[in-house]
Order: sequence, then structure tokens, then C-alpha cells
Amino acid sequence: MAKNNKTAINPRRDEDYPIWYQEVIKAADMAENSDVRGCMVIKPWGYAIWENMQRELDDMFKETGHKNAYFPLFIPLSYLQKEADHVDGFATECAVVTHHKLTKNEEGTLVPDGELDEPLIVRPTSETIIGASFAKWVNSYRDLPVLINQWANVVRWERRTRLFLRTAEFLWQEGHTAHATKQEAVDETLKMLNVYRDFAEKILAVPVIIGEKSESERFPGAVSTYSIEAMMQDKKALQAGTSHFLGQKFAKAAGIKFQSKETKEEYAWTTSWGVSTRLIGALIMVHSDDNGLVLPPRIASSHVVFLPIYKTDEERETVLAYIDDVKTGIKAHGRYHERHLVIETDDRDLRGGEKNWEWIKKGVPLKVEVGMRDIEKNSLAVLRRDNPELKKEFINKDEFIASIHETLDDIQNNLFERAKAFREDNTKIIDDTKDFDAFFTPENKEKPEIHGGFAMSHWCGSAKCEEDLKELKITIRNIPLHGKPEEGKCINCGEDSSMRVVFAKSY
RNA sequence: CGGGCUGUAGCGCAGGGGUUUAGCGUACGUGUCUGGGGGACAUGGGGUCGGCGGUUCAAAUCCGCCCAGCCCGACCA
Repeated sequence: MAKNNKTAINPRRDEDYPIWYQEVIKAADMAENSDVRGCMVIKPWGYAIWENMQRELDDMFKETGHKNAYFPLFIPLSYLQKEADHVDGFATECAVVTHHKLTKNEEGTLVPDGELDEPLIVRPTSETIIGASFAKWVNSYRDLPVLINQWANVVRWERRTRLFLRTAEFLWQEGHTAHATKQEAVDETLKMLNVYRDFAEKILAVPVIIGEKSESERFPGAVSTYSIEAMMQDKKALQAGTSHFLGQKFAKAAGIKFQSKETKEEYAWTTSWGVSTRLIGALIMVHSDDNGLVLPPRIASSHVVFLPIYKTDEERETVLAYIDDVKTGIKAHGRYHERHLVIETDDRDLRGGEKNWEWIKKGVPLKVEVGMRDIEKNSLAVLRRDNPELKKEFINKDEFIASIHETLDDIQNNLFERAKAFREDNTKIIDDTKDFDAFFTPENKEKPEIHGGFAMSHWCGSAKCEEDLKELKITIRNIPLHGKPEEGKCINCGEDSSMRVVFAKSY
């Protein structure tokens, strides 16, 4: 059998990152483009990740007092219009429903018919329609706070789409809350931002920077927007989740009013926050390597795959029985972080090497080969996907069973630490304009190599400086919440600045 | 929405007005041998050449329009 030195994914990350990304998705069988422009089909291996995200997040939302509900897919056009900034932000990317039936024309082809009096838009986000409900639900300070989350699909008619990162239709959750006081709403906004950070770091093993968005990057209609920002392996930033303090703007637009203790009529203070299937894109781009997907165990579609190796039917029985035995042992060991371990046995009649590579490309954390030789030695041939050398280890069966949770945790931590080290290696404190320009300028302009990273530099706070820096194709990702106040000079204009912000190229 | 590149079998590609049935690699089916890192041999099946229209005796091939994908911009959660 020829030893093969080439990588499973072509091109490699350093050769062509965008194509590498698509190939990883294809090789892992996670999703594909559909016949509908900009929309994807999420296949079982990819969807399982989303289901796991949903379960983990849903628990966290419930623990912080939120309840799930569901609101309509369609939003009357007039609702969107109620909040001026909101309209400006979304009007250019709305799918609009104008008819309610189809009829056959003379040629026998189906054409839209029955024009609606008022067009409906397919929700790009639900502030306005949920606001309308809140307005009905809230009359007294006793009705507050209202803490609602919805799991839904939304549509944004994006010009340029990429699987998971930006699709015309995507899945997400959107939390919407209403509060009696400003402080309470601000606290909620930050609380959920922290929930997102915990989720990203603990479950996805993706380190993030939490911070506030600059005015130009703010959610349309928000008073302030906060984000979690992650660094991908091409050193670009990805906004992985947002939390918005909406002030009283949407409350005023929708009429969410209540009578206070002091019997005064007041507008509520609202928030909204969301994460989407874009997180799957983040997961791929943070952990995967030149051999395909690498999944952190806490979010993995499956945790362990057994590959039985045998020659005869008799051996097959023996091997499968041995595997069953190991499985039973693992199950008896209890749940992994309150989740049943998902264990597969791949007994398809495929050649060994091919089957091996398939699971490597799918990123399953532990791949275990079992053959007669292992059985004789009461051992297992285990491959940890986080091992870049792809070297398998022979481990005693009972030890494997006893330590499987620790092994999975070790993989989880390893992936997190690796991602964090990568981000730290590529985050620079830069005060000199020339250094700053050089940092963000590729050597090869025609086909830019992977370069840059996060620059922690001073910013005076003006929108003009932010605009000027777009020449370098960078934006302010966010203003870190826990940054130490520090006097300095704006990297663009040299004016006084009291804060360092995160500059980066982004998705 | 602008610029560039690309659409031929599941995937990757060749062919670039006429060569009787459109090829190659790989994947897929069957058989034998194999089997602990991407097998071997044999034998099969699979195609509206992205779509529509035009030029022509003849179009995968030339022309026009459209659609889709990717990259770069603009725009944007």
C-alpha cells in the first residue's frame, strides 16, 4: 500500500483559503448549494452540529430566564417602516411577497395571481413583528420584563453568498426582551453577550473578543451593538454573534408602553440578540486542517467511530462483539457533559484506507480501529483527530473506556488552546502608522497571501478615521469591553485617543 | 450591482464547426483476488455538453441573451 503524503483537502489552506473552506464542507458532507440562488441544503453531518448548538444554547437561554415562542415568517411592509434606521438597514435585501396564489395563463404556465393589498416581507429579523406583540402583552410594569427567544429561519437577499457564512436564508435564534428600565435592558444586553462568549469558548472551543461595535457597524435601529469576534485561520475576523441594546426606539415605533409604579406612562426598553448557522462556518475555519474538518467534542455530530477490521465472517462476528462490548462500557460510564455520546460503527463494505479518510475528513474526534490483533491484546487502535500527524495509538481497552471523557475534554481544551494561541500570535499592538499599513498590506497584490491579523491600535472615535482606513480593507471589529483605558494617538489622524480597538479584515 | 474566471457523467477535467455511438481519470454496479493509511485485474451502467435563441447543409464547438458558481470590488448582519 503506497504511503500517501498529500493532504486530503486540495488546495491546502495556504494555497487557497476560500476554496479550501468549500472543499472541507464538501469533503465532510456538511452542506451543498441548492438550486435556489444563495440558499443551502444542510446535510445530516452539518445539521447535527446545528442541533447541538441549539440544545446547548437553548439550555443557556432557559437558565437565564427566557422562554421560547414563535412569530410569523411574514411581516407586513408597514411594520418594517415604523423604525427609520431599521428600514434603511434592511430595505435593500428583503424578499417581498406580493401575491397569494398561482393561476395558469394561456400557455399553461403558472403565474402569480391575486395581488395582496399590502405586500408582506419575509422576515430578515423580527424586531418589528415581535414588538407589535409585546405592545399587546405589556400594559403594566408588572408585565415586565418580557424575555422571549425564537428559533427561526430568516431571509436576507444578500448579493454575495457563501455556505454557512452568508446565505440568503439562514437559521438562527433571536432573543427579544423588554424591560422597565434602561439599566435592566443594558444589563440584559451584556448578559447575553457573555452567554455567547461562554458558548463560543466552552462549547465551540472558539476564543472570542467581546466588545462594542462602532457606530458604522451598529445594527440598524440599535442604540448600541455588541459582538463576539473570532479570528479565522486566514487571520480575518468573523462576527460570530451580536447583542443589541435598542433603547426605546423600537418600543416607540411599536408602542410598547406601560404604566409605572408611579402611575406614569412609559416606553419599555428593549434588546435583541442572535447567533446563526454562521457559527458553523466559524467552527470550520477555526479548527479544520488540510485533511478536513476537525470537530470539538462538545459540538461534534458524532464522538467516536469504530472501524471493524476482519477477513472472514467469523472474525467479523468476533470484532463486532468486541466493539459492542466497548460501546456498552462507554455507555455504562455515563453521559458526557449531560449528553449521550454518539458512537458509530462503520461496517460498510469499503476498503480500509478509503473509509479511514472519510472519517478524518468528517472530523470525528475519535476514530477507533478494531481488528483481531487488538482483540488478542485487549487493546484498541485510536486516532485523535486533533493530532496533526494523524498517528494512531494503541490503547488498552479498559483504559480507553475509563478515560474517554477525559480524552474528549483534552481534545476540546487542546483545540481551544491552539485557536487561542493562533489568535494571540496574530494579534499585534501597533502604534506606528507605517507598521500598521505594512501589517495589512499583502506582498502579492494580485493574489493576496494570508497576512494581517488583529491590530490593537488607538482610534480617536471619529467615523472619518474609520472610513479612511477602509482603504486598507479593514474595519473596526469592536471596542473590547475589558480593555484597559490607555492614552495614545489615533493610528489614522494622530488625535488623542483613550482606547485601543480591534482592527482587522473581516468576513 | 460592476469587473474577472468558470459551467461537458456524482466529482475532476480533455475536446473547440463534420471522424459514424462525445472522451479520459476517478467515483458507481458485478465478479475474483485483496484488506490495520487513499488496492489489483476483469467487466458493466451512467451525458438535455448550464438554459434559451441565432448563424450554418452541419453546433459541445461560432454569435447573442439569460441562469448558476467562484474570486475581486461596492453593499451588508
